[in-house]
Amino acid sequence: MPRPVSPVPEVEPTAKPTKPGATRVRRGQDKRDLILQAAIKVFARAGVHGARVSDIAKEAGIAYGLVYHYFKNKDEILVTIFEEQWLGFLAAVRDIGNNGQPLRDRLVSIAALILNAYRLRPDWVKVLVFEIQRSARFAQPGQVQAMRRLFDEFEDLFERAQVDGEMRTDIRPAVSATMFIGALEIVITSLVLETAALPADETEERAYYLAFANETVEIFLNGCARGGSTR
Amino acid sequence: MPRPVSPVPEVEPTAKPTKPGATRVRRGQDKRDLILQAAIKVFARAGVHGARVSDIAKEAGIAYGLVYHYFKNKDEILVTIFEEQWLGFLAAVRDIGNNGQPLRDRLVSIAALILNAYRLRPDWVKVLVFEIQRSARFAQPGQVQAMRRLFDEFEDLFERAQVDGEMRTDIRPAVSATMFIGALEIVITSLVLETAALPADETEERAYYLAFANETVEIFLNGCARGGSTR
Amino acid sequence: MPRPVSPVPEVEPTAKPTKPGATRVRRGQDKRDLILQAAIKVFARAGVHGARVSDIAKEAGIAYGLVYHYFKNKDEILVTIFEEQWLGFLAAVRDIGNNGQPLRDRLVSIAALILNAYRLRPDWVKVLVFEIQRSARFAQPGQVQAMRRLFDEFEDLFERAQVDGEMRTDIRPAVSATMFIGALEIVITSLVLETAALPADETEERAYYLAFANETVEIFLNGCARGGSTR
Amino acid sequence: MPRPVSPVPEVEPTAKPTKPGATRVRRGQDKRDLILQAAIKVFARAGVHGARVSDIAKEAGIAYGLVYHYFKNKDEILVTIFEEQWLGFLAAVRDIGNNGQPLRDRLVSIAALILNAYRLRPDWVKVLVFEIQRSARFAQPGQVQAMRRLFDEFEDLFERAQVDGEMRTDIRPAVSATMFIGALEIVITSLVLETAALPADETEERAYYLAFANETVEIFLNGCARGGSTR
DNA sequence: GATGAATGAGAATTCATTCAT
DNA sequence: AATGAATGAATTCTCATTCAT
Repeated sequence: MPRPVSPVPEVEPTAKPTKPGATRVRRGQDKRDLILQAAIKVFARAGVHGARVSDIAKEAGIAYGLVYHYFKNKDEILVTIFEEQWLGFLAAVRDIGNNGQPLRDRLVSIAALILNAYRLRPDWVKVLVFEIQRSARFAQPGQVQAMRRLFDEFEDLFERAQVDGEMRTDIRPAVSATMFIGALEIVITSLVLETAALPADETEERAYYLAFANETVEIFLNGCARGGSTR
Repeated sequence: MPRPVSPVPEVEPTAKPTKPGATRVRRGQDKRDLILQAAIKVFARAGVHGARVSDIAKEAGIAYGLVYHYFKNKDEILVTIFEEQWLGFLAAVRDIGNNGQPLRDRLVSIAALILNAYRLRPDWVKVLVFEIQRSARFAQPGQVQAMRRLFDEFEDLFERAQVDGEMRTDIRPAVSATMFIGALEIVITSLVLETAALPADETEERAYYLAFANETVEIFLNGCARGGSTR
Repeated sequence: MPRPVSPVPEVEPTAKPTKPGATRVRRGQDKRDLILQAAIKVFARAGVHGARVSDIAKEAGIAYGLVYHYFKNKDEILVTIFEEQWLGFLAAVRDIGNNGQPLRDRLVSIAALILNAYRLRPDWVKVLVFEIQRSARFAQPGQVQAMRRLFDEFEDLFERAQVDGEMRTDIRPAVSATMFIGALEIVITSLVLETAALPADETEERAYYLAFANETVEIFLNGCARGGSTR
Repeated sequence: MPRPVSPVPEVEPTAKPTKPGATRVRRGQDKRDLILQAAIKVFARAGVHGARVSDIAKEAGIAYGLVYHYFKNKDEILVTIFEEQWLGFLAAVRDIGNNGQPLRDRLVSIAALILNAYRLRPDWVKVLVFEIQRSARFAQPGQVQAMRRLFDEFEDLFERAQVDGEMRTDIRPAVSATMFIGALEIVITSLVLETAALPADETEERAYYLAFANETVEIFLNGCARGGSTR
């Protein structure tokens, strides 16, 4: 039922994803996506709570009645964003985890994936991090823990890494998974909270994020204690 | 203005902090605290947004009009909780940071402080972690910097640790601070999300949390990579 | 303008009044009837107020835009049902009233007409009884007088019966008309309210309704007082 | 739980039922009644469906938020009217039914009770007759059939009358109860639908209604057939 | 201090109706 | 004829906040 959309393309999104050949495309589906994109933008700006349905509609340039044509209510918009975007994100993480490269490279790739996602679609990431993760809506069994699945992903990854001799076996995968996710999340959080400090130049920006990713993984793998980098 | 209350006593809170019959003074102050405690409970249960003023009043066992006698409005309750509790928490962190013990011990103490806080006052921690940070995004500059101050605390701590030769100097304190806070936060998050898994016995529980704290700090200091623990 | 349709055929409605393959003419007319039949079903189930245009369309198996092709608006559907069905019903009553049989027989026939209508097309009757009368209060004069016309019908009938010496002359026809209509209406109401009690077997069912009709007329003619039946 | 209020006093309601001595009475209860009275007026005028909560508030001269202070929603207002008024009415009917007078007198009293109710509080009666009786809200089991209870009342009454030899025993009480209620209801209905025809003078008015009540009971007891009145 | 009645701005949601295709 | 996307007026209901008692 969820229609996973490649959530974080490495390339900038093209102006119009419209498939050529369909001159104007089906009237409706476009509007549905329009609403989702607008919702992400508004949720990021004002929070789910602070976002009025009419704000979303205005952002999308449509009558707000139409929102209810496509979604049962405001909550369902959030759920849809989750289903179609977060699940896609999880899949991307899993792919990287299975790509056969050395552990460090995989972790840097994942960190870079997330940081790039933020660079290219900050609204999208803000909503995932701030709204979906914390929303009571997702803390309930059934929809169950958006986060839970990400934890599982990393637990698997780290269990395999232990077996492969790439990780210490005296630390439980559950703990290291927690640690790694926490590191990534807080990086995002700190980015969101002090956007001003970012480099203006795009090339610098990429470098900035990549450095951040590398450094984070380095701590995770080798620790901060004196001598850690010498190993 | 903030009246820091020792936020995380090492001892269990006594059943009733108000000795009946004793100092009958400051009755209003009692009600004020009653409201704050009730608010923490309700905020933890339903979120700040989902909490109605009347819910808080009902929880406190008072008429809701009285809430406005002590607080200008609902928001001020949250701000007050923040000011009186979070600042107290920051102070506790700073004290530990300055207690002259080896870095590892200090970090374990801080981690244990937080985990114990959660063990003893889960509502309190939930509100601080989930609500204050969330609201930070939309709050006025001033409150916004709730997290900022904690970052600063750790940056200071880690800068001194580098000077003292206890930490690698090739990792910016800003990054390691981010990393450490993130680790702690996510630990809390994961605790909140799977309360069921906790040991029932209290002695075991303490041990459980302490192990978690130790392991987290171990990763932070020595990393997860194979051989990390041998240093 | 109204196109009276024999509202209460004595025979069961054939499964499909539209012979497939036969006269393919007037397809639009078919849809129009489809909508009316669907509307009756939905109005009976949910009331005019509770019925959404889209419910009617769904019941009819068409797009709801099409409803507006055949009817100006929702209200016109109800008016149409009234005009085409109620007027037909009035005509049927008048026919029976003029069929030259003894008063008692005519009244029993009319009562049986109504009860049979309910037996064969309960939805139809529910809408006429509950919805048309209810809406009468708020409709424009013209429709308002739905009931008025039925009253007139019976007043005429009873005036003639007085002239013919079949009825007491010390009771105003207006009163006895009121009485008789009320009796019939409440019979329907009570049927609607306790459908469960009905006999399952169809032969028994007919008998049940006929008995009800006879008994009602008997009261109307001879009263409930002791000795009434001996006359 | 329902607080039966004498529903149909034989005397005109005094201007203010306020108990003397309580200079201004409890602030709240007055408003609650005010809302109920306003609701009856508005429901009678526009129907439950056509009545907006804001109309009721305006009619009562209060802020409409207050309506929700006393009632969960619009529907509950209707239910309350039913519980507090209809049940009182049922009790009044039962009292008359048990007053030991001859059957005819009791029936005339009941008919007069209803007709007087309409004379004195037409809005009240309109709501009971048109809205409560027909409302889907009351057709559901649980709240169950407002009407059902009235039927039961009359079935009891007529069964006893048969035992006492005041009624024919060859007509089932269920049928005669149906008949009598139907007669009364339709009388009300016809009154509501042609208010214009009423006598302007109050003395005449009383006589008019009394005559109507007598005539209706006469039909019910002795029938309309020729010779019925001579018995 | 304490109560809870009273207020009303604000937001969500519904659904009849229009209209482009 | 047929479809269902699009519109937005209309209404209900919520709840923070004020205020009379």
